[in-house]
Amino acid sequence: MMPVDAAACSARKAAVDTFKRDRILDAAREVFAGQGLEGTTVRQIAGAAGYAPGTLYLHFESKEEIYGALLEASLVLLGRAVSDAQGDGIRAQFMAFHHYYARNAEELDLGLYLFQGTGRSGLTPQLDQALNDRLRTIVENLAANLARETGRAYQPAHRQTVAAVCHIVGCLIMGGTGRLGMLGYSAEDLVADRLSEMIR
Amino acid sequence: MMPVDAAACSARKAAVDTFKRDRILDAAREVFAGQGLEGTTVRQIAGAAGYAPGTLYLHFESKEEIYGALLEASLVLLGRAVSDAQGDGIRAQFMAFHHYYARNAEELDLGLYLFQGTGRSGLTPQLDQALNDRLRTIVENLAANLARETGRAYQPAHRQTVAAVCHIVGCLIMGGTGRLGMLGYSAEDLVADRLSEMIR
Amino acid sequence: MMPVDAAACSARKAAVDTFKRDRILDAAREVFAGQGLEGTTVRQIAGAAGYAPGTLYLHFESKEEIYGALLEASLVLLGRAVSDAQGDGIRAQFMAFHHYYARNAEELDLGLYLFQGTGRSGLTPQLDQALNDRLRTIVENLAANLARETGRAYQPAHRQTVAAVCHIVGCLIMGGTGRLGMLGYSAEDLVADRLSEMIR
Amino acid sequence: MMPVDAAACSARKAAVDTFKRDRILDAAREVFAGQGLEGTTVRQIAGAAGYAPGTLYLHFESKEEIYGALLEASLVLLGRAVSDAQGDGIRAQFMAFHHYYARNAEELDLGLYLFQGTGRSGLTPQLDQALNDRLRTIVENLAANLARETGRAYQPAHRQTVAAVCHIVGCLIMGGTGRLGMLGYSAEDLVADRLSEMIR
DNA sequence: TATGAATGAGTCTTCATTCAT
DNA sequence: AATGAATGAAGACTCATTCAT
Repeated sequence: MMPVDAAACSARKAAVDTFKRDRILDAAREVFAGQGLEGTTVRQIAGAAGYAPGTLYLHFESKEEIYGALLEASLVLLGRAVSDAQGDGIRAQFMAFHHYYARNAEELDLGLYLFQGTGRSGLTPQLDQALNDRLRTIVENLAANLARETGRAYQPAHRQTVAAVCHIVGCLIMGGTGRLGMLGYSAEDLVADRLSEMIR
Repeated sequence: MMPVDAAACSARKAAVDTFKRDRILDAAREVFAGQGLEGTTVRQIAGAAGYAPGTLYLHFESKEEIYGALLEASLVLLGRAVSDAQGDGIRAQFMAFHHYYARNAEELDLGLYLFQGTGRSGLTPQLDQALNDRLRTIVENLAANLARETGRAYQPAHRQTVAAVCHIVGCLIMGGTGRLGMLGYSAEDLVADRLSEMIR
Repeated sequence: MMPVDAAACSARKAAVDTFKRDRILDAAREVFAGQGLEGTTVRQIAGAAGYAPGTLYLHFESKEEIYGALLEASLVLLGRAVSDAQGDGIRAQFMAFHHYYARNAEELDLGLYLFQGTGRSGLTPQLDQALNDRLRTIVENLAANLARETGRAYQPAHRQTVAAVCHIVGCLIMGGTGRLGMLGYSAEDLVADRLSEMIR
Repeated sequence: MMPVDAAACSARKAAVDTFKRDRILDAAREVFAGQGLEGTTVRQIAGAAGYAPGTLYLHFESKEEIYGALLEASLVLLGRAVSDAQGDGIRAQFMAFHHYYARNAEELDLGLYLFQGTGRSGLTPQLDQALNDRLRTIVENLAANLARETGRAYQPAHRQTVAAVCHIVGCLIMGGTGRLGMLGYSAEDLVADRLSEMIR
């Protein structure tokens, strides 16, 4: 018998676990994109992941936890999308923020759903914390870049960044529900307006 | 025998009906505020209204129709709140818009829910039309006032108005879900910033 | 004050009552013809009769009683239809029987529904008796005519009559459910065949 | 590790599934016999099958599908009953048809219910087709035998067969609802009469 | 680890019937 | 005699979750 390195073994085990979790999350994202948030069942996610329904509960405690993990993954991708646009200037970064959600509308829904109304949801405090951190980081990077690029102080740049994020979110929501189209505008245009004003 | 005025009688009947409808809507609003939109059941609404479940269907065709009526009432009140602020200038009107939803967060949820995702919902086309009209009217009034007060052309004023509305909605959502607080701002402040910039 | 004849008065009252009952039954028949037996609601019947739902219960104890009364009226009309064909010979009478139900399919449904399966239904024994008597009378008249016209003894004529009635009912049902059409026949033809054989 | 035969495994699985489906159908049949077709609830069927209500929907898409499956099984058994009587001549076959339904009255109800009135019902077109085919086959076999045994041409034999089937159905219904007994006959006797006439 | 059959509470909705007016 | 608003039990069906294998 070979000597067994317990640490390496459990690390491998954890890696496999992560891999499977991610496979499930991929499946969930895919199903969401097709079915919308409501109307997606655990069975469908399991099916898309190549698992039986019960198996999901070996990896997640509940459907809500899947949602939470998905939202976290979503924020990671959002952060990456924004970072990747870095070379093209702050304006491009904000537009990347916008485009990320414009292309993945259901991930915005996910956020709204989980932080729903007065805040009740299956979100654990830890997850909530993690989510906040991710968002905070994204915002801080944007703010730092905005400050650097425009020569402003960090403080006001940060405030402007947050305002811009709110603006983008508002435009996306008003656009996604058709209210913007009905008024004759597109989310994209109104976001562009705003950024021009902000960056000058 | 007293002379019977059929017209007066049926008018009275209609009034009573409206009264009851409103009582149900009040109950629904109340339950929403407590339970969130999802997770509110017909039974709960009926109970809160002092009715048996079946009775609701004497006044509304479906749960979705209740939601629709609620949203419509909400838009009426919103419009009124904005109009009532008229004397105090355009800035006050925009702030009234913001405060209305800041005070009635679940009504914003309602709008988001009903116009959800890709737009599927029990909303009849007529109701959808009516809702759009209400919103359009509110926006147009704001735009006209903004144009008048700042001496701008109507067209750009309209565009700015819509952008401001999006901004407010975005701030409300980011604020309502706690993301804004965590970043150290309040929706109110960011909205105020924006209005200052827009009106100069 | 005029002298009041109590008997005449109550007779008049009874007549009015009968009149109203019949109005309701007419309405019910009409609704059935349009909606089928299932899917007809008390509310619809009341509406068609120009009454409020509650009013029906002043005239009938239950929906089932309405059905029962309707079935009885149906048998009266059936009997009349058969009698009215009397001049044209026994064959015409049997065809009248067939045509009556061919034209009023829902009245056959009614009979099947009320005597459903193992016989559970809201039928009171009295009504059941009355219904039986009506049917018996119709059969006896047919039998007597058949005997007279063909010179057979009453006994075998009676038996043949009942068999013919069964045949007609069978053809109507197989026809009404589309099974006959699918096999390439019509109820009318098969009934005609049978009558030709029976009467020669 | 034992070698696993995937085909055998899935075959076994299918067999188990069929077994369970049949268990449910048995339960449904049993409940029907007791409660009548209307007034039988999914909950009752599930209970009789030893299942929770939701479990039925693992095997059937809807209540109507259960009815459809039941009717199909019924037609299979009917066909078998008729075939098994083959050795004893065409008369015995027709009597077998009659006896099958005489013994399983609720299965006739089932057919009548599913093809009810104007034909609306949850029956899928495929199932409707399958049902028609079964019935058609039974009739054709009877017709062929009748033709062979009596030396008649197939065409008129087929017509007579269909007429006889109608007759049997009519007798069963008039008998099953007690109308025949009240007139002093039994379905069996009248069917026998008819067959004697037809076969000579 | 994975399964997937089974659960059963819970959903919206219908409708015959009642009863205060 | 008539109303019609209100009832509430019952219906079919869904789906997140569990647990024996």
